Amino acid sequence: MAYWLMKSEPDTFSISDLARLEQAPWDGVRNYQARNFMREMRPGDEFLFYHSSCQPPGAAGIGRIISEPYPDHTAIDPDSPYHDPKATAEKLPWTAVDVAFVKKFPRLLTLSDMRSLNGLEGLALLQRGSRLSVMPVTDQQWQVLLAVAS
DNA sequence: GCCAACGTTGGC
DNA sequence: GCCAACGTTGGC
Repeated sequence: MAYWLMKSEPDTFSISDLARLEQAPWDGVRNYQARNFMREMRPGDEFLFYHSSCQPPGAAGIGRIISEPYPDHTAIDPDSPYHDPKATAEKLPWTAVDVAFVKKFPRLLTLSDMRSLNGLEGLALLQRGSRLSVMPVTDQQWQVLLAVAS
């Protein structure tokens, strides 16, 4: 079983939204590196649900991958905010997975908190200039994060 | 295939 | 609102 971190702007989709829905598609990823990580996801994998572009940014809880990766059809929906005019049903380069709610942390594990922890040096989130929205988390990094967040 | 210009991300 | 960093686009 693998671990991941995925970013979402809470104004658009937050950990509380996932808690209410219980499960939801994670779609709209339009970056090839992030997409490639999504294609490695398998049911049972868990991810940190990270709130970005908010004050303060940080990890809000945990979700679980509950499907195999599948084509992200929002890319060919002209009414979707994630519509990709270059994508077609025959050539659909983007990938989605279904996710389920696992838990919301008692308090946000902020980006600032994470920067102060030992053992997270390799985490892409903390790399200077990194904008990756889907990234792997190692077992060791997961243990460090969960020890503080739970 | 290079690279300048542009658009986006996302913390601050 | 600013801006650094990065990815993408498009002219050549």
